[in-house]
Amino acid sequence: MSKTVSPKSRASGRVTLAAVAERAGVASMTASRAISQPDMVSAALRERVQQAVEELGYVPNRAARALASAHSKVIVVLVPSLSNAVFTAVLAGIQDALDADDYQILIGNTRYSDAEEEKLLGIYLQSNPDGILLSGLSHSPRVERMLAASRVPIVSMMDLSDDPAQLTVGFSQFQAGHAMTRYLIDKGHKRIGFIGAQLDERTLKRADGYRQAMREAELADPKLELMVPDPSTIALGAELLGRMLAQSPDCDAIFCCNDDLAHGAIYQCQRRGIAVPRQLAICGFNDLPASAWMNPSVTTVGTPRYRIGHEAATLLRSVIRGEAPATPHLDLGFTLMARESA
Amino acid sequence: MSKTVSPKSRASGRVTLAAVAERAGVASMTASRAISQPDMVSAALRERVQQAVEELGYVPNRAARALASAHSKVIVVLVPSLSNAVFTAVLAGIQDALDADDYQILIGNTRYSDAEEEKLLGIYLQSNPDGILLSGLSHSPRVERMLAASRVPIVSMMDLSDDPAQLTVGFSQFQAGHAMTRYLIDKGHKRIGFIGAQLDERTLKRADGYRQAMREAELADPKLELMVPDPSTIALGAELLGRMLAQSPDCDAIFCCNDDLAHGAIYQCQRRGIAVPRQLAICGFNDLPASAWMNPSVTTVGTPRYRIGHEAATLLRSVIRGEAPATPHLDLGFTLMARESA
DNA sequence: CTGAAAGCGCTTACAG
DNA sequence: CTGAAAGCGCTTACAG
Repeated sequence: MSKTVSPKSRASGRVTLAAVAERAGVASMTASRAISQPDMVSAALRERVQQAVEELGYVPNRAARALASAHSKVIVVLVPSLSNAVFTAVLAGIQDALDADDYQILIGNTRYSDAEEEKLLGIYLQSNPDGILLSGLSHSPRVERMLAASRVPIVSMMDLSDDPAQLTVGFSQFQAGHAMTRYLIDKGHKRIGFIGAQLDERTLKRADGYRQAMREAELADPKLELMVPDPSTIALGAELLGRMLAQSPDCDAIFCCNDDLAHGAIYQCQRRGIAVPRQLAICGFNDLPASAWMNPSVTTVGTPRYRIGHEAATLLRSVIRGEAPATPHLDLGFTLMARESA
Repeated sequence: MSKTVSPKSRASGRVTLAAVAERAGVASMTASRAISQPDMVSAALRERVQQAVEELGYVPNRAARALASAHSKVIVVLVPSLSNAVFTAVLAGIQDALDADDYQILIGNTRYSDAEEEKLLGIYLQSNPDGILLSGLSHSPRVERMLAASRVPIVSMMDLSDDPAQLTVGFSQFQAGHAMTRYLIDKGHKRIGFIGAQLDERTLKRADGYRQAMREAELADPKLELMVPDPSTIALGAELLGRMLAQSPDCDAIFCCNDDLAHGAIYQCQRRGIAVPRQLAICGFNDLPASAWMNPSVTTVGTPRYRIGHEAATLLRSVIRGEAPATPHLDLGFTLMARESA
């Protein structure tokens, strides 16, 4: 019953750069250069090293590289949701922008929770990221402290700041909320309700835009607002439509803070026999694919989410390289999509 | 014009474990233990180290830990799409299952592309992951080679294999396709079309199930199949409805390989004045949220995507710990959701 | 263009 | 329960 003596070596058993170098008959630092800075090495050596890499099936150890070089080649992206098509489009833009470089993108889903954001950031900061892409402008004090202490370059997405010390890429959520409300007012609606869910930063700013436009038109009435913290879903939109009509039966238009709620509200109108837009106008926000296809098609605000991700990642990459940004705040705008539902 | 002499030290400037140890008056290996194996250290020391960590704002360097310990605490997840709600639900399940441990989840979006899968895997393997979660059973030979060479534990999601050497969590895509077709046949339909897009592994298996059911009922006809490699979207569903009706005008039911296509087909029917299901029955696959709310509500196949992610991650974690799996192939089943559209 | 040595910041046996 | 030393697999100045 003798115990197997475990080997003293802590080697992982994987092919190392040293093995590649030995096979190619060069020093390992030369092999390193042949791989990461091929131009600084003679063609013959480059060839030999490349061949050794293939023959041995060498896979570089990223942890070792990060430790030795102080460049992790990691970019952290924090989004509040992965089930929301808005943020998956943002991610697609980021991936496309970073595709060429061999960055490793660490995607964190904060689920609209400060606590989750703190936790994820704590874990991801251990990877010593070269840059961070954040959603939104407001974060918990702890997150702010962690970010400041890390000294990692940051670009914030979705909204625009007026703080010149920040970098932001997005559009004005406030202006967009204001513009949609103004559109409904111009159509002659007087009793325009606002339905908001999740109550994240962006929803609240759209609501602010709505309120301001209503005040300007002297149409403001707290009874026309319905705000709940639950996650936005089609089912919730259907439910909130009922609650809004119960709360303000004379409501003649409803501005839903996003398309999911608008879709649910419209489906519910169909079930109740309420004609949209004749009896009740309904509009949404974000222009999800279904909005153009539903019957009635949905009036909404088109948002440049793919471009936000793409431009934010491009900006972050240039900052990491030490370049000065052309502008700290890149406004990508929004588009009012007037369709059948309002 | 004298150049600044750069310091010889390559230290990152970040707070190190050594600094924490010094502050606490212990050796750094003791500090290490106090942090990662608190039980193996006296309460007094644990306290002192903890305090030093807080005072200094110590953030462990994950690269150093990975290099020294051979445990990266990284789990790689490869999904073919992030815009498909099916896979975001899978991811949610994975995240929930791995929440307690401090795993870092590396999410790779292969975009249904073998080349992209190879590229991502190549990059992610450099991080020496402790485990890999894959979507689907079929991969390119290169990917298979890379996976085999890496010797990293793997669990495959979405479908079931019959290879006892693999670990899979999902349900039979073939059976589900067969069951939905059988449902339509039992409803009395004779000319049942199949619309498939993307043509990924799962779509092809659903199509196989459809074909077999049609053959069994002696209803098979190649003219009833319409398969295109484009990504599934609502817009494509609308277009394919037209092409299917042009190709087989006597079609009395259409099985769409997923809900996006079904939604588009239904919206298009509404625009053309085709009554669903009276003139044409339409059904989908996956039971996306809108399917229960649309008018008509959509008959579809409910799939346990969240659970697939959750169970697959749980299984992978247990394998990483060296435990033997209860079963190599976990069948989570599917549910036929009979609604109004078919 | 190429290489010997040191070091990045941790953890692992091992000893006491 | 605690510690001195070695080592994980790379890259970085520096020298030639």
